[in-house]
Amino acid sequence: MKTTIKEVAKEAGVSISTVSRVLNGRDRVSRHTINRVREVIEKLQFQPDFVARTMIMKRTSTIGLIVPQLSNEYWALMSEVIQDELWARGYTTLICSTDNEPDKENAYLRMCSERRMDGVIYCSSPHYGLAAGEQIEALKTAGIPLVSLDPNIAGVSCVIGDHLQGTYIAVEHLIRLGYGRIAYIGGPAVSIEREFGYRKALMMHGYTVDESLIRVVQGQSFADGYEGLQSLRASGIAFDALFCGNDLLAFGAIKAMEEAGIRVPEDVAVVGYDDIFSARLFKPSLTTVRQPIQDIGQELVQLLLASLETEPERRTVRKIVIPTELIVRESSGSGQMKA
Amino acid sequence: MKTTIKEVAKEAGVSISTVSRVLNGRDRVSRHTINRVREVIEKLQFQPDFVARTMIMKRTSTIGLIVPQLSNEYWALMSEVIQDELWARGYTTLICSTDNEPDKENAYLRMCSERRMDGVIYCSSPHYGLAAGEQIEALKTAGIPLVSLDPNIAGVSCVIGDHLQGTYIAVEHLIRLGYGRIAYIGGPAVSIEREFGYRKALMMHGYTVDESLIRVVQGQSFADGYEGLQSLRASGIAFDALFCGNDLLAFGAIKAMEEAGIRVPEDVAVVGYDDIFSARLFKPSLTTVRQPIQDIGQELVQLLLASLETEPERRTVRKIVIPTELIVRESSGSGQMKA
DNA sequence: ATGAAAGCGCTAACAA
DNA sequence: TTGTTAGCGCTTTCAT
Repeated sequence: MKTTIKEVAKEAGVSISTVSRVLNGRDRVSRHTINRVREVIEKLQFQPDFVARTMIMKRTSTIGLIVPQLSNEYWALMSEVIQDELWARGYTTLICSTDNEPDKENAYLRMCSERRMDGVIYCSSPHYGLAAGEQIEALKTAGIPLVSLDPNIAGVSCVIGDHLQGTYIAVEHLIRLGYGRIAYIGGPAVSIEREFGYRKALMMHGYTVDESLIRVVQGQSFADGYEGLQSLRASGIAFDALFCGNDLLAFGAIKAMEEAGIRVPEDVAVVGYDDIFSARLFKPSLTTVRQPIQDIGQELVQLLLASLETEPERRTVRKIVIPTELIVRESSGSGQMKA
Repeated sequence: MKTTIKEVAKEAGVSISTVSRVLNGRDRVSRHTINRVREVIEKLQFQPDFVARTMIMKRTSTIGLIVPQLSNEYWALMSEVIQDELWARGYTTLICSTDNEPDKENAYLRMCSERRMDGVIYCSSPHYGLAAGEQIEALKTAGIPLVSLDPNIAGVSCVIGDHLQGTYIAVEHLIRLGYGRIAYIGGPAVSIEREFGYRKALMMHGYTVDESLIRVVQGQSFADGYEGLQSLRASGIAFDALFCGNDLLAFGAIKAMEEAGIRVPEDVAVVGYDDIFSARLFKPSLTTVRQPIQDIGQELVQLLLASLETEPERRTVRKIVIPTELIVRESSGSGQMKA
């Protein structure tokens, strides 16, 4: 049986309220009593019951974190950063990996309100966000503060990577190197903004966007990249550079080129997005756009905690955009002089 | 303000116990009452307070999971598998990434007992386990069931990959391909058993173990592998194959060889361990030993839940060893005929 | 500075 | 089948 505050009180010869007071340290207790109680606590190995405490205090000191997939390096890192940050500020993080299943996401979101999370950080991708709309509303109704990585949820503060700018600098990098026929392979959802960045870069540099160089594929995986490139090749269109919506897509595309005898970067320069761990190891090492996960995570936490410490009526909705960084490696080549 | 069971009771014109009964569904309630209460619950959007319920039931339906580093692909996957498995069985997983810091590990372990986790799955590496000994004991004293990936905790059931066998088959693979001078680079802790597997394979095949071919490095990282190989080269010793305690070490070693003009696998065949995601992408793609994370995770969960459902006195300590699998790719070459 | 007592929202005997 | 009551382990007025 666990030791309770009652036993401590009896053993120390004081009332439970006194024990509670030394536990919480806000009310004043005589030095002498404090010491005596502390001793007993030590001796009895007493640990206050967090659950009971929670019930009264009406706060769990726990934040729910919803991510699409823990086995995805990006989300794993994000989770770690957020957990560390929250831990440092006295919160426990309940990490929930939805595996991109809307049902699971709903269930987890629901759990967050049942279990009285103090707040929720929602990092699921917009693509799947639709199904969660109801639960998100439920959280809001329950008065649970929420921040998100998805800018498309009304009335919810968010922190986002600047995908448009990220893609812009990536494509601009290719343009500066002298490549003129830059193809694009991207997935759905968030990648939309990356496509815009691609278009913007071309336009700002006086190029016309050739729609036949653009491939919007089904998913975000290696296989999708492979297919995207097949499709590009099948159309017979010529290109000397390629921007991919993420690193995995880039790996897949490079694989397809390799099989077709196209050399990277000699024949086609490639740039990815995300800077996943393998990007450095891959051969050729991948030029890519790095998202400052650390910064994003910290901002999310700050935003949420700020919300927690503000009365509901005075809370404001913020949208914070974090700049990205281009990491130049081998795959984008050393440039190419136009004939 | 959250709706409580009281308001539901009043609105439905029944007592709170009746509401509780329809909520839990074990006592029998008349069809009619059930419907009426359900309606009110629906109408009031009532969600029973998990915390209050927990307090009485003395179970949180939550399992603590301690992993060394979420940003490590291996642990991320393991966490995901375990969380899925537990979720499917009605438990929530509280994932805690200790970042290999003993203090943090202790704090998390402590939290697990404060927060009354129903059980704990301990996946921290033995190397850091020492510091946690006290908290582990505390958990045991508190009667919180515990399972582990580490076979070295007395009185705790564990599930482990068969490192000895894994390394054995890896090295045997190299021997069968005709390599005679097989070097070893491995990290500390768990890798000890891998070293044993290496020795065993050599011995079983009639080779003498040449100690000068063995390098036990500081850590498990890319840099450590790089250094390990430098050290091997510095000693001037000849080798035609190399086994590395994990894939990252292998990548590092290959990098070092590459810089030294040693070709893999033509000059030196390499085998890694873990089959991390990049192993496939790396060039040359890495022959490696795959740990069946899925199986390990599921066994851990089963072991723990079995423990939960058994009265403390009747619990048994089990050690489950999961076989590993060799994934042959390019880095081990196609064999080499001895002169 | 300390104690007594009233709950937090719910479940689980025990009655009726 | 349903209601009444007594807590779960703690914090927090309100007295003293």
